[in-house]
Amino acid sequence: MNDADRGKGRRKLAMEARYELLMDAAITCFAEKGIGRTSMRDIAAQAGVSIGNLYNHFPGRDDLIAEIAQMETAGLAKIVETVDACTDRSSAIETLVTEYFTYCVEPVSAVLTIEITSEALRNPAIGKLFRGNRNLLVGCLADAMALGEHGVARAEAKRHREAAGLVIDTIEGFALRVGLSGKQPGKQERDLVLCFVKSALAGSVER
Amino acid sequence: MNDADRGKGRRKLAMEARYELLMDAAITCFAEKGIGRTSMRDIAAQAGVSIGNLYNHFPGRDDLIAEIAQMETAGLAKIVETVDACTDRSSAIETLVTEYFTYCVEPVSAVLTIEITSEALRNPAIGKLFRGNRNLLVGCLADAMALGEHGVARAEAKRHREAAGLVIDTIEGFALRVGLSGKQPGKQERDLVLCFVKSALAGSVER
DNA sequence: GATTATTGAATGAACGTTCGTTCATTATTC
DNA sequence: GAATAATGAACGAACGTTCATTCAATAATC
Repeated sequence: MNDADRGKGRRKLAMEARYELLMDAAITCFAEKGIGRTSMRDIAAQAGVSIGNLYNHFPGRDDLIAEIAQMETAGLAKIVETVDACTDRSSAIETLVTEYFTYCVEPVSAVLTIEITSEALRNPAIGKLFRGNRNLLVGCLADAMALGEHGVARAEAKRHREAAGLVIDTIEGFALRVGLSGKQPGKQERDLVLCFVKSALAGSVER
Repeated sequence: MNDADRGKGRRKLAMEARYELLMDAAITCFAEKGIGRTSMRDIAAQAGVSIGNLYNHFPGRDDLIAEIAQMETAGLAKIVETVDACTDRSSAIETLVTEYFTYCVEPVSAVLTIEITSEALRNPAIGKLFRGNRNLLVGCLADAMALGEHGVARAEAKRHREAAGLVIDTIEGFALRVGLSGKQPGKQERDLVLCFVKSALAGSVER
């Protein structure tokens, strides 16, 4: 038995297992059909569960979507953690680019990113989450870029953030394209984007 | 009377005017609510026209969406034409970056781009159109990058296309972000992306 | 040019589905 | 047997689409 599960009782455990089951089913459906075209019945059917049961675990459709969008934050937080552990500029940047690319290029992530972006345009709660995630990444990269520099001037910090934003855009766009194309991404693709980003940063920020 | 309209008859003219009206209404709705959340009734209401009338001009919902996605091709073709007219490498690249950024950053284009991307994931016809548009741009930029070089080796041409793809990703991502933020894009933003792209190309292709 | 026949654009009620959600009922756990 | 998780029929609203009908614009006839 898992340590975290100790003293929870069969019932509570079953509830948590079902919650996971439903979340997985929802992600599968969203990735396969898109958020907009996935109905609550689709999700219940995918999980092999009744429609009413779905509503016992989630108050409604929007909450379910928000919950899934929330999961993205956890994935990004892990990347940020890894990058923050780097002590020199070059490896920090390389780690972020590689990790974030690997994350985005996963077909499920790729589809969900697009779907959530579209959802964020109209759903304020998801929009807020979305922007928060972005700021997390941009901040992380901007910090990485400042590593080894002592006393970063305000104007320079601003330029760092601007460039960081563009780097994130590049990684995302490229990863989505590769991830959605269906072909497995290899070392070649990772190197390509890394090389591109490093050149861009060398020219547009350093001097 | 317009030259193109001569000898068309009041009836035909009215038809064309209504077609435009309906297309505009659809674009407005898609941009405001998203493609997935826009119903045929929404579009008819926005145009101030009956629901039945909408079906006199478009066979169905999918055709209407395809027609709008098609419009994007026309916009891009104009950009490509302008770039192709450039005779030196630097101004060709600069023109493409600036023009494509200006195009993407328009809020309506920005929203539609995301919506159509999402739609393209599920709708094969739109997916094909989408990929065609992308190839058009990437090819145009790759050609621009090869300007002034005599006899481009195959391996180099491939690298040009790869880098061009990344540049398009960067422009799109950045433009979407600015366009959707609501704040007017200025010279500053255009210069930022142009500088970023030029540095990236200087490092990752020229070497 | 006046009269009549033909056309097809415009209308909106109605159709069959499907949607998100509710809730009385049944099954399971404690 | 009390508590609660699971069920699926039922609800009203909204969806894309169809279609009988109306009526101005055009063509044909005189």
